Amino acid sequence: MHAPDGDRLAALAALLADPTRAQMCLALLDGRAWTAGELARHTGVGASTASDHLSRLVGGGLLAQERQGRHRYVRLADTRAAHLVETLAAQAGPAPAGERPRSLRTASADRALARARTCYDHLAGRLGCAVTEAMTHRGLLRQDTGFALTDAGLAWFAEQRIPLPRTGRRPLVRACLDFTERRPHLAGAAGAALCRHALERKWCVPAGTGRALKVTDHGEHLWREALGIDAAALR
Amino acid sequence: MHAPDGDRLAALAALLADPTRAQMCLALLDGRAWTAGELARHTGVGASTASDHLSRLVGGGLLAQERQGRHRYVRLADTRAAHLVETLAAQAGPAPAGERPRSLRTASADRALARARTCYDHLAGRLGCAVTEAMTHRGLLRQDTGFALTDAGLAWFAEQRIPLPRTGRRPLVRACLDFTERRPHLAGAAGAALCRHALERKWCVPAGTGRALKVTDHGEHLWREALGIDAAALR
DNA sequence: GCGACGCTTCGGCCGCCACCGCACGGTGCG
DNA sequence: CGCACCGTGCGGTGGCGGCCGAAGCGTCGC
Repeated sequence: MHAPDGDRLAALAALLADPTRAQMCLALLDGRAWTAGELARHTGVGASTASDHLSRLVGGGLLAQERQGRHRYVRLADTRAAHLVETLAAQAGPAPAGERPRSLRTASADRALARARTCYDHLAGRLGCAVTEAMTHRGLLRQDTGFALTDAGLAWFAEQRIPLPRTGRRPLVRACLDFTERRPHLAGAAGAALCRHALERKWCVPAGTGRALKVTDHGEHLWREALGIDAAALR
Repeated sequence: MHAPDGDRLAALAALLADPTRAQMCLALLDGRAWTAGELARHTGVGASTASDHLSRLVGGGLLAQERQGRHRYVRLADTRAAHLVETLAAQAGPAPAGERPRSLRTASADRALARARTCYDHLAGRLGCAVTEAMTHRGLLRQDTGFALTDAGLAWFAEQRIPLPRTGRRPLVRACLDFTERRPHLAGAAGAALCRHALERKWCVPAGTGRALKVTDHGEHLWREALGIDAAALR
């Protein structure tokens, strides 16, 4: 006999306790919607197997799906689900260097990810941490007694013409532990707004098929102007 | 073939994907060290089964153990592990009312837990949320732009003679989503210090064998004096 | 020293589940 | 209309893991 709470916790954890499902959720951390076939090929399992996994993840509330024609698009259900995957992935940590198969391809992909990437809907990697660090250093973000924007920080967002949604249940600011840097970076609604702004204005652009980002030439100038970040030093 | 990160995430999730192990971790959220036998009885499995589960949890880094004589004491490894269990449990949520076996015993135990309890090492339940709410209302805690103590909040801790450790990698303040209230309450080093202070000064005392707390008569006066909290209204 | 007790190790059993191949229905395209 | 394609349902298979009971080991107390 088990306590109901234990059963529910176990059921939730079981969704991520399979390597294939875990890898699917990690792929979906890029914030986009993938088709079932894409995820099947990405994880290297048959279509029927992937379909089964996706049904379980959707049923468990971790994923949301939309059907369009003959495609089944699937994405992380909400920011809470994304936060959950992030938290567990951060705790699990990257595989020790010796364990992972090294090749020129994967090594350079890893370096690109460590440099700059999205984490669901906000900036991560060295770029994300540099942004967080710079905002803290300039008194826009307070980290010594928690993790919150200061009044100067609010003014900075207004100055940059980055709209901050004050509505909704989503917290404005949240700390997200960076996979590779092992330091917190800015998440929450403000982190998402900043990321969207940077992508729209082409301060950085997606690099490759995954979550990696690349700072553009004119973005390099703008990052320095806005926050004093030397993007070249991130390489 | 799976990405190493996916495998590691799955391995971590698998630790909590079993109802018995999940219930063990929930029990350990009270912050105390339990013996293997206590956990075996609590979860209703045989001693050998419990031993096996504990070995896996320790091996996975979620639990830490100390052997004393013929006893094996086990506790959550660190605040990160506790935070992980809390996060998953909050996301899993309480079982719908219809599903759980109702009895007078469990119903009154549930009410006691909802009123006031510890959450690993800080205050939770209606009491924990009331404390957080009161601190926010008094300008000691800022929740509108994140979750951080204000300068007035730091002064309040000093005034109350509650020592705040400024050392260590543990964040001073963290928001922890309350199981029952579905609102954030104060966690982190400051939350733990406040809880320790309240227990030492007998503002509240453990009630029963679990994590439930009870506000004492003289505590009722002190909560009002310190933060304007009407402890009687929590009942 | 001897029994009681707490925990662990070892087999063995059983059920669950991840996976595949195949057949089928539904959609889009020519 | 017919073909290509994406996704789903089903039966079967293999392996992993949760569970127990029994035997063994160390510790504590009398």
